[in-house]
Amino acid sequence: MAEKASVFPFQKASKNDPDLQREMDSFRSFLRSKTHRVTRERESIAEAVLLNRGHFDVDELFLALKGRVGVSKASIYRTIPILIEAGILAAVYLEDGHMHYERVFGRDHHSHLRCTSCGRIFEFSVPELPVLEKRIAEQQDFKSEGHKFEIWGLCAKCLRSDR
Amino acid sequence: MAEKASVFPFQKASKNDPDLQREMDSFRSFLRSKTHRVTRERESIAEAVLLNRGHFDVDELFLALKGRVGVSKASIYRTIPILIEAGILAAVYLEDGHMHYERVFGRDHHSHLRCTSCGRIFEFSVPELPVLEKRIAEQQDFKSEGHKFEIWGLCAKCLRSDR
DNA sequence: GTATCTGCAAACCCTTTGCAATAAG
DNA sequence: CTTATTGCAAAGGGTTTGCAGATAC
Repeated sequence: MAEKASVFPFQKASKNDPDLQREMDSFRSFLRSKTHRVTRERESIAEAVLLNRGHFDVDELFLALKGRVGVSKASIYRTIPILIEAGILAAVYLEDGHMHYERVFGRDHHSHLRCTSCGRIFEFSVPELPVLEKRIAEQQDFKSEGHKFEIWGLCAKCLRSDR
Repeated sequence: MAEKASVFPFQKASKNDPDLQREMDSFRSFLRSKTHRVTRERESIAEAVLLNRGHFDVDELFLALKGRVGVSKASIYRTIPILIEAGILAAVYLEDGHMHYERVFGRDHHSHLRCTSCGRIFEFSVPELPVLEKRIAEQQDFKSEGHKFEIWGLCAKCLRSDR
């Protein structure tokens, strides 16, 4: 169980996509605004992340970049906090011992369903959760900054094949 | 930030507590039922865990045991899965890179508030969550096995001292 | 030109494991 | 006695870091 889902989350590329161009420009502006340098490596990493539509870990990002430009893992690890600060990337804490990430799309907060058999992640959003977060924080005299809701179990596919 | 909370979660001991004795006995029975041996080390670890009222990690457990009997970390790591199997201990996945554990008290499911400044964990339970879990799983054609809800932010104490 | 960034390899931290000595049954 | 368990120290993964050379500005 828990072998990596075969669907590779990095797309081959539509580098001419105007949306991508716009987001890359905004990332470059972000870098300049922080007096960070706009390097080939940072651009490659950002592009790979922006073209991504799923969840991934550092290894997968590294492999995806290998085919493109070639960026060391050290640079990936050093760039990730910048991408998070830039609002492009979010850390996803899954219960398997190492970090996962996902591209941030707009402001929508979503939660995850994790299949304990194939490891795939599905997303959903529940409008009640932010409300719940606020209510509980108030009750407990806490200033909340965020929440996480995860459900694990068996996805439809694994349910069928598991017996 | 994130220095360890000073409240040490292991109590000095009330080894004569009849509840503790009963739970230790049941742990010993569990060991025998699995043809595992009842060793001094396993008893020490189980006792420390049973006397615990909060969340802890392996290091904290190791330090707590140092003063008592002295058990190697290897043995702690090897005993933890047994304690989990025995239903005494549960793994808690916090977003700080390593494993935490908590003693299991009965069947009550609870969630965590985590202070991002001092690292302390507070508990709460919301009856809505299991309902939500079921509802979402149904909607997504998923067989749910469990959920996790965590809120992070600043606890009352850190809110006051942080400014 | 100069300071930042990169790749490499070593260091780190938490966790797991091989092995010889020890102890439970 | 026999086999599981222990402690130690070494090995393993994922992540971070020091440093010399490369590169953005």
